[in-house]
Amino acid sequence: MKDLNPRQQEAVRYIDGPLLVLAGAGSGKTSVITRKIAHLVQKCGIPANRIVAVTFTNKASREMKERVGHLISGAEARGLTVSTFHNLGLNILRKEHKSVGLKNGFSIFDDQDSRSLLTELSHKETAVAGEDVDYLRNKISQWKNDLVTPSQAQSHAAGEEEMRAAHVYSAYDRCLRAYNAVDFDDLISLPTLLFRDNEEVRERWQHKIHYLLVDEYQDTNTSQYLLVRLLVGRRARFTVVGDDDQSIYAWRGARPENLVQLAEDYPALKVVKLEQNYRSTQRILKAANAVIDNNPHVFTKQLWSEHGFGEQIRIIRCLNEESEADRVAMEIMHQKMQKGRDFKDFAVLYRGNFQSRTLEIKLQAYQIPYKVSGGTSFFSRSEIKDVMAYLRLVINPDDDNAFLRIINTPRREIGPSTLEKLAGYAQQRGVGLFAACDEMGLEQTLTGRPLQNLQRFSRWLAETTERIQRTDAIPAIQQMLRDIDYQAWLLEQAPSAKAAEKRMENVNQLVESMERMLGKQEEEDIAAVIGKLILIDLLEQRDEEDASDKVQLMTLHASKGLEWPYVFIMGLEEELLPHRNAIEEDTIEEERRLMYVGITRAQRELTLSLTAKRKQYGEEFEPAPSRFLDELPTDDVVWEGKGGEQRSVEQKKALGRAYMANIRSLLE
DNA sequence: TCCTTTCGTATTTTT
DNA sequence: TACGAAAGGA
Repeated sequence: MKDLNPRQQEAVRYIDGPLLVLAGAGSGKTSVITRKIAHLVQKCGIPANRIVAVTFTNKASREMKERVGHLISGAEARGLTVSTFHNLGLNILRKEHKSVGLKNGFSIFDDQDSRSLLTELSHKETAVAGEDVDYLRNKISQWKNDLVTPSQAQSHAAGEEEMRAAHVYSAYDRCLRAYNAVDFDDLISLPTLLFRDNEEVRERWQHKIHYLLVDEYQDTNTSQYLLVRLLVGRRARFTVVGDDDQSIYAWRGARPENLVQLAEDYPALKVVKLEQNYRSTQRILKAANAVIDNNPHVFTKQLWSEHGFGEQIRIIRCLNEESEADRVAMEIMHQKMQKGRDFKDFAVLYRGNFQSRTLEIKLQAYQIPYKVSGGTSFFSRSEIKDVMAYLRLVINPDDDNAFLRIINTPRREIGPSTLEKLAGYAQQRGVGLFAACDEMGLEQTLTGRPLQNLQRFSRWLAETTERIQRTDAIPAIQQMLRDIDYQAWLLEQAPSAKAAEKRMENVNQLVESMERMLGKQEEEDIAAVIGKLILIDLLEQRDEEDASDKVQLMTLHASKGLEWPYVFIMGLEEELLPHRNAIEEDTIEEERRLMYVGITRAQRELTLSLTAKRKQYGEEFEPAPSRFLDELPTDDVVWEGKGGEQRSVEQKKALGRAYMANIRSLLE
């Protein structure tokens, strides 16, 4: 406790009622949560298996587990739940699946699966061809987050577009249930609805959980908010930690006003503010405070720091996006050489992923090692999706989505017309596609080669399923991969032999991960392992192991929760930051919070850059400087470059020297 | 069935 | 500019 400040101690000690911790950026909120867990176990005598801590990301939950592990012994921590909202929802559904009409082994549709199902449905259900799938996906997600049922959506739909979406929503949900599947949103909304409507189940869970902690509370959506309320019940023993100024996911359904709502729903709510920042210089905090002051506030916060005042914030004007990237790359190289800074102490943040491209080219030119976060995740790789689809079908024979993905992967000479006939028959019989292959009646619809191919496949899959479930799962899965000769398929599909090898490696890694998870006692069941796998991104873990000396590149969104000594933010221009759509839709406040998040990532130095000209969609235009630059305190910023300035001779020489020095150091 | 052409569109994305 | 989807042709 000694190393906590008085406010933090108060937040840890207060356990008599509901508590809201308003934790400013860098104020040690994770410490408070982890200490509190230790305090609850060691000082308050609450058994660890009665404590639940909820986060939004796998990464945050891993970090929390690790830090709790340093504070209390393994024995004390036994049964402690630290998980993401979605994982918690999955665990609830797995135990209560019967009450929500799901069968054991239900599948989880990820975003891609949902989209492909919606694409199909929008063609079938609506007269308008090519209904905007993005729109549908968002709309349906919104409805689910707000706990709006398909029929409610239909009766409240405003306008024709929404009516159509409501129609697709209804068909989409019916499909999911027929496939014995849920989507990501269902992992939260189904348990919430279950608790809301089923007293027995609700009370059982309320009884189980003695204390609940929620991280990043400003990111909760309506359904998550209600889930928390239903889990804590009337005893209301919980701590939520959040910062309304760091709410940057409203566009995904997050409701930062849940922070305010909490005070209304729990009149006894105690509020503790953490305003001391342990991360940044005073100057950086002053700038951050100044920017965020332009937003209206329900809770006011003033971050302060005991660190020195620090360097001025630099704003660099560049000619165009290429010179901007070049300048940032050179700056990093220069500082590395001149001041002996490590590459890993730098981060470059930007609004949109596309901005990384120009920068990457320059970083490569200077041979600066870097790591781009974001991009395609492990589970969106086609080879992983394929193998997962096989496994999903093994666990859940009703998963038609998985069936369709793999029926011709690798090729089995089963084309669209055959599948259409099969689907028609399956629908008429009210069974899944896989089950339909086996029925005698199918011979009325299909004959000859197509029928034989289907039956051969279904027989093989039935045997494989049997092997995986009855015998040792891992060897059976490996056998399955050999049966379909997946390696050969990859060689045929991948652009090069090397790429194919890489993909096979990914597949092997997937199998290894399953083996490891099966080894842990908690998840003996292969079905449980496969379900859980979808929620975890294996790449993330791989990244963390690779803690080498690299400059970090990522979007402002992805930077939340992280920190670096030296931070660059690129593209401080109107229409980019704030983004054009945000200006149009008048969500400037969220953009400002994004800027605030970016500024508060920096520990020591902050450099902002903008361009005079930017090429976008092949056309050049002249962006205006971001309004957020005007909101910075003038005394604390220093402007460099006049907007149209070419690189000076001096800079070019310095650059050449730095480049040579780097080559030399690489050769050593 | 597969490959090419053409057209339209273009944030952020914890799970 | 650059990518994916849809349409058209071999």
